[in-house]
Amino acid sequence: MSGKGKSLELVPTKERIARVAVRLFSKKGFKGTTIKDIAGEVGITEGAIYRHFSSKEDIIRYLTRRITEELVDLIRREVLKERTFTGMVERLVEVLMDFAFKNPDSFRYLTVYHILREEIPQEDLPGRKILEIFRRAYEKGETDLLPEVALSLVIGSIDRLFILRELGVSVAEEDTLLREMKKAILRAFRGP
Amino acid sequence: MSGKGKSLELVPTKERIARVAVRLFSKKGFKGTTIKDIAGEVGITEGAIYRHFSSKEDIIRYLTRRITEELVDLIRREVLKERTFTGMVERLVEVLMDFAFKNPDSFRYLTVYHILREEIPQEDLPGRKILEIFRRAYEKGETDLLPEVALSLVIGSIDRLFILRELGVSVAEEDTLLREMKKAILRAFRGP
Amino acid sequence: MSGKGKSLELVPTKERIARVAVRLFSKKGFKGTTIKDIAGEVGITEGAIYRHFSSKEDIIRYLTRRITEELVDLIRREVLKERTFTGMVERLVEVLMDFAFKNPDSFRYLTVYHILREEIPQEDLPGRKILEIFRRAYEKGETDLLPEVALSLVIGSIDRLFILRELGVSVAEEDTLLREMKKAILRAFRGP
Amino acid sequence: MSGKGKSLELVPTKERIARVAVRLFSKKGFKGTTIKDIAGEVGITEGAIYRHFSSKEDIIRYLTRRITEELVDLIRREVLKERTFTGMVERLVEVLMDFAFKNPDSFRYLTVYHILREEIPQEDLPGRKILEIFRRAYEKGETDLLPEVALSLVIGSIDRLFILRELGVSVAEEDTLLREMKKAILRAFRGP
DNA sequence: TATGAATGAGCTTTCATTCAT
DNA sequence: TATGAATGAAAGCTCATTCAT
Repeated sequence: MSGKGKSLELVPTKERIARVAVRLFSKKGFKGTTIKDIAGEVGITEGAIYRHFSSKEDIIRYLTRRITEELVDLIRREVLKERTFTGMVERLVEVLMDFAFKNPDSFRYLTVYHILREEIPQEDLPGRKILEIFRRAYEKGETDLLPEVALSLVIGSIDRLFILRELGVSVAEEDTLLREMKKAILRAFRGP
Repeated sequence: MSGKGKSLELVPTKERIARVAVRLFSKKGFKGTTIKDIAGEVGITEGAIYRHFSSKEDIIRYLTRRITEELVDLIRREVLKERTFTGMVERLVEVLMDFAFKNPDSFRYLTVYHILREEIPQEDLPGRKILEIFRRAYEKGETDLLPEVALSLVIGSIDRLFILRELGVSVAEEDTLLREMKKAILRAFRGP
Repeated sequence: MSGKGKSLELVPTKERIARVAVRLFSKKGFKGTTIKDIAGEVGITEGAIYRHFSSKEDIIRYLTRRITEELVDLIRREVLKERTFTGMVERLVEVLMDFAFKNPDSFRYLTVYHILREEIPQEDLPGRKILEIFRRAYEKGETDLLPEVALSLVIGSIDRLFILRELGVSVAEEDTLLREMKKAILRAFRGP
Repeated sequence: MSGKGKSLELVPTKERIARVAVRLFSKKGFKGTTIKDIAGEVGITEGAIYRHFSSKEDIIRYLTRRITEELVDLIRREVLKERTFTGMVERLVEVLMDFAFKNPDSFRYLTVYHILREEIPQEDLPGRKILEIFRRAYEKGETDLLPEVALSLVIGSIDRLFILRELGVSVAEEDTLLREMKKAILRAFRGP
């Protein structure tokens, strides 16, 4: 009855709502996405949403926590284990881009969240975690890039690349993009 | 009442609406900003807005065209005149960051527009202009960075830096940020 | 709660909206009737209207089609089956006046629609159907009245009689009015 | 400088407003016509209207009184002087149709006024005057048509004919229409 | 007289949320 | 769990009217 990924109908409704919501929020913003929009794409009625989430705000909180945790976990598991700083940067780009290729909506969601939300609990967001990495490296003299510049460089570049990709501006293969982005970013981190 | 003075009261209402609108749109998004919000901050009633703009959509069109033209003009005048590719990249970062320091709302507005708008007449946006620069350089062998990666690197990094700045994550001086960002980006463009 | 009874509460909301709307539109015009007016008389809130009709325009379209179809059907079934032209005119007056006595609001609605709407899909309106009857009779020599004069005579007279009735100018019994109107109109159609 | 009807610019603004207003009111109704509509077609701004009329209501009152007086005067001068009842009916049709041919907007205006206005000072309207004629004739036995039926027949038929004419349904010449309408109506009044 | 900016009330419509079924 | 009708607040927009110039 369960197995791995049977038919779409077996995905629980709450999960289907979450998937649709993250896509719509990431494309149209929070106010730009209505409960009706979400319900419509899920294939249920508006009222049904409230069986799974107590409010629109609740959906946003749920998604933000979930995406953040997933990404922070990834960084913790995949990036922090690296020995060298260069290794960490390389792995960071790989992890972020891999995440973005697999979950473009979730990746975009975080950007939209950063830009549009007025009150952001910064400590919990992935950016904070990454900033810490760069801060420590900066203090230890492993890089001469200002931590916030380093963070902007990595997150901003990748983020924008995926926007361009969705706009159809970039049509390159996934592995090409990964290789090229890694090349550019690693050079920026390399000393003068 | 006071000749050709430049006191704040003499700024025409349409311009005051535009300034408030660009700030609010860039912070709360298009749907997240109401006509009432705008009117309230300008100090007029909602109805008065409609003497100057025919609709909310009209305000958005006006702002987009205006900001785009200003930035495209700047790039045309300041960046394209450079002789070397490195000179162009350097000047590009300077021009963009200078624009962003002076017009943070307008700069953010463009990002928000990119992310939230569904139908974008891409040709007209500044990014398009910059992409062309990178494309030509790539074809001439002046850089080995994929054009879309180069564009993402420059625009994305700067864009994100200003988001971090507004979130209070970065508190460095303007000229420090400019110098550091230029350093990082120029390195990325330098050959291997 | 009470089986298939026909108590007023069991009339579906959409139908209740339609009935109120046809009355208000026919008395105060389209712009003169507000959604709030309609909702208020139905006993629901303005927003509830939009669960049943997508817009005010949608209500107007719905009513126009419905009333038109009913009247055209009536004419088709009751008038066209008559053998003689005189019989058709007589039956036409009966059918129209009977319809107007029973559905004064619907009858008035059509008049208001004729007068106030700018773009009318004429083919669909009952008048068109009647005009055809008169045209054919005119061509066959069954009457010497110009088709448009004949149509004006029948529709215009009846229409105006009902306006006078609602203004309180005419207080005669229904069957008196029917008899007298029939007498007048039939004479007009009779040869010289 | 004055003479009889020089250039259009010499028509006083108040008169130009009145002419535009009667046309718009007669086509779009009272609520459906805005001060801006009127001002726009006159070629002045909204504020300027208020130099000539104290309110929209004032324009309506002015037009109603003016059109009514003109028509009542016409009836008094042209119809009541006839010796025979048949002569009066004939002259009435002539006068009404001539008025409608020359002032289609004013003629329509009265219809719209009858239908849409909630409070009508009936005594003053032309219909009242005509009804009196038919009442007296009915009492004297000069016609066997019920006064309200007679009134509906004359006013309603002519009214509708002009609506059809504006809708493009009738394309006959003016004198043809007059002759045919007179023929039809006179027959209706003729005894059995 | 006329303009044009502004007001304030009211319009149509949207939308998050509730609730009886 | 889900539906669908309804609410009520707020959105975008319109419009008669006012007023300084």
